[in-house]
Amino acid sequence: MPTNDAAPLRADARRNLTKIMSAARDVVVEHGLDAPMELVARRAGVGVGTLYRRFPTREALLGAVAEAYVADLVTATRRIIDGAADPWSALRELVDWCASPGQGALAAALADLPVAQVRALPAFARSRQEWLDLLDGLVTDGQRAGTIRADIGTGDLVALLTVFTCHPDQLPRHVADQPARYLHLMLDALDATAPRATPLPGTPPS
Amino acid sequence: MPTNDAAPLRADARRNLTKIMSAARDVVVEHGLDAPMELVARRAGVGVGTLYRRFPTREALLGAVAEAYVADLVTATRRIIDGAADPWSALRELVDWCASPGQGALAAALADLPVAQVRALPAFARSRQEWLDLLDGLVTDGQRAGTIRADIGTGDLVALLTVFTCHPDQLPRHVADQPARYLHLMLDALDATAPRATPLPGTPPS
DNA sequence: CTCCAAGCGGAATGAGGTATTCCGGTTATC
DNA sequence: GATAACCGGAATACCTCATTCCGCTTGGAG
Repeated sequence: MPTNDAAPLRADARRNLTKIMSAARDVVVEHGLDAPMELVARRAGVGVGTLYRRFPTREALLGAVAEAYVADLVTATRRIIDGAADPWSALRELVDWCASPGQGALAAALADLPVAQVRALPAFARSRQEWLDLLDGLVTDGQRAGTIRADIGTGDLVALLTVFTCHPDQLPRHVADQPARYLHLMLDALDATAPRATPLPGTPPS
Repeated sequence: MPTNDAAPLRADARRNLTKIMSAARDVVVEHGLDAPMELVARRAGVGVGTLYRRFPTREALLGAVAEAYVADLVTATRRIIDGAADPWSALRELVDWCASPGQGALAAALADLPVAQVRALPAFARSRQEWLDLLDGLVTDGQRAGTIRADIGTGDLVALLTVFTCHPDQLPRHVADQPARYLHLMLDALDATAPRATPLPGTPPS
């Protein structure tokens, strides 16, 4: 977000700033972090010049979007966890939220993909860690309660959310069309109450 | 594959052609269909000029790679299915094969992603259909035998294989590092003998 | 109502990246 | 030993963006 040291923005400028942030968010969720600036501009219904009057560079815009996005993610996740009866329902609700249209676990991608410039932003890093901690609590609680299988970790959850919800236009059509279907398949796989013929190979990350 | 109407290739040229095809395959599996030609050349240890003496355009090379790849995939899949005691072991072995290094279910990607030029190649289309038919038989048999859950389809299988094994460098690190881990998680989700609290949302594609 | 700084759209610029071509030097094969 | 095939890789031609620039608009203070 641009610093607001100086004079307040004119009404139309403030309006455009909102449109830009929201367009940028959508575009990034859909096309990934290297979507062209012009796509954002068109989506926001403004000229590229307008983008650059508010954000000096592409990275600045991405950074602002990322910060706002993770902050939202933390809020939503906390609300879900607090409102749920138990860890398993919380997990299910979280998954549904991530699968809802326009949501996309972008933060998950940001958490894993190499975008040094963004990850280095203090506000982003703080929120991101907060989110990971929330998930960590959720997974641990579920495992203690015996509803989430013991041999997976938070990193697995993040990886799965990322894989099924990020950048729909680079995913197989089926997955992009019904992320919820695949996320629920994943839920079935995480269910501790199912019998397992063989142990999971590899090690839980994070 | 270049037509061999004309004179046979010189020995060194034939050698290079092999290196090119294999390099191209690896590069495409790793970096996706839009990997630069020069990457292929370097990997093959030849100059770009050599690529172009054999393949008139990038598409021609990709087409040749795709045809060869799906053909291999069909062979491997058929071998696995024929050799396995039952559909479920076949599925497990197939998954392990796809997870093995350098394998990557490229064909799955090709099956789903829009690469018209390649999909239109008759030999490719034929092999691809053959592969889908094999999988279809596998899934159906498994479902009849009660080992593969009934509410998923071949398209789901293809989508999952694609998602976890294609283009490692665009995947979350954890997934790229241990595709087998995530594919086995998927196997657990496909297991018909596990109890399911809620039905899977959406519809099985294909 | 007037004025003008703050805004705006979008064409123009420039850098970076990659498919394809070209050519002087090699090397199988006869 | 001759020569048609081959090679490597520099040079060329495009194309895709990020970013800049500038003439036109407009919110809103006076």
